[in-house]
Amino acid sequence: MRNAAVTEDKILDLAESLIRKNGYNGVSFREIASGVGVKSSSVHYYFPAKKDLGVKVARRYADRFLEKLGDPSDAPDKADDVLKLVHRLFVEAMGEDGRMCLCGVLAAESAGLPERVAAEARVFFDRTLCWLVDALRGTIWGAVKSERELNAQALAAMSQLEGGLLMARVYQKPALLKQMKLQLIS
Amino acid sequence: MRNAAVTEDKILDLAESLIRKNGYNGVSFREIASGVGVKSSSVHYYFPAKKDLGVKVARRYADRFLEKLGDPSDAPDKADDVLKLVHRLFVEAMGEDGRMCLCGVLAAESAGLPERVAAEARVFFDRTLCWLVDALRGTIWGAVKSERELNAQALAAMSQLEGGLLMARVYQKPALLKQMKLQLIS
DNA sequence: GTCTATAATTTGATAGAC
DNA sequence: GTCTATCAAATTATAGAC
Repeated sequence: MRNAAVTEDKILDLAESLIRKNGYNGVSFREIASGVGVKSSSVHYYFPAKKDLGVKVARRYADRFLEKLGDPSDAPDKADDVLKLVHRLFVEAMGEDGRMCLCGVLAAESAGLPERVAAEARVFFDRTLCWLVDALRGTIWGAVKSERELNAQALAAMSQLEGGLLMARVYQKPALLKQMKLQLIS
Repeated sequence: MRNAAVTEDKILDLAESLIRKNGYNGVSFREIASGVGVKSSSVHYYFPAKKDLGVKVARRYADRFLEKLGDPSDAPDKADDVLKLVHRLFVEAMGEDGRMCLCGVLAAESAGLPERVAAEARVFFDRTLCWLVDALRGTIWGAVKSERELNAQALAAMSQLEGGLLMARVYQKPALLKQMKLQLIS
């Protein structure tokens, strides 16, 4: 039982890492199995089909990210600090090696993905955008803004962060995202 | 000779479309051949290896995009209008069906791509960022800014646009990018 | 739970006829 | 230039022994 959980977690960890590096279609069960130290049939034992693995990896990623964000009601009072908080989390998620956001990669491939996997990526953005809107609404800046403006700000920030990851990745310079300035929409 | 050119162009067109939809690893020679109405060996006739096709598709995409941008010295005088110009081009490139920027997809997958293909995606960003910096430098806003600030502005705009494409794509709502506001860094 | 073995399909790529 | 034929390798996935 304990070993089972360990193997399953190892699979999820490596799958996430590889998908973030090569994309969903750039990863195979054999590659994952080999890295974990088992055979590919063992991966199928935990995840019957590849899409099952994809769904679980994405959901786990989103859960972890949202947990780190915490409760939106605990977010900073100043909108700038809310943006900084999310910015910092994206930088952390990127790591020193400039890995993409898992759901950013999936979003890029989404038209060619199994429906359930693409849906899971969408859920990540739904949840994160929702958190951002809630957090911004609670700030001094956001208190006087319409829902429409809050949504626009959240979307602009998310876009810039995901795009920043893309740039940092293509240039292999994590600093590009780190130094990027997030700004409130006037 | 004429037919040859036509077939080659058809291959490039469809390859670009499919890569933008499914990613580099989500496209096969057979799929391309089938769509064009030839056999996969004919695709190999024009492009010996897949990476040759990838390189050519990316280079053609970048050339076309830069040509549409025109000469940076012909860009608008106002920085806001420069941003609007690039924004409009990204919206056009996206199309009504919310396709990704080709080089945005390649950037997302880049760590798992043949080196030359990844390099070509980098060149697209190099050229576009360079154009943006040049165009901004020529504006009233940019005339008093440092190179560092011009670079930061160009990078922020590109990030937001690429990220905006990602969001528009995952939600299948091109309007998300269309309505997004690009702003000058204060 | 993990393995061996294998099926069924797909993929990138080549040889050679026309 | 395009085709048929084919290859070697890889891929997702399953059956069944241990």
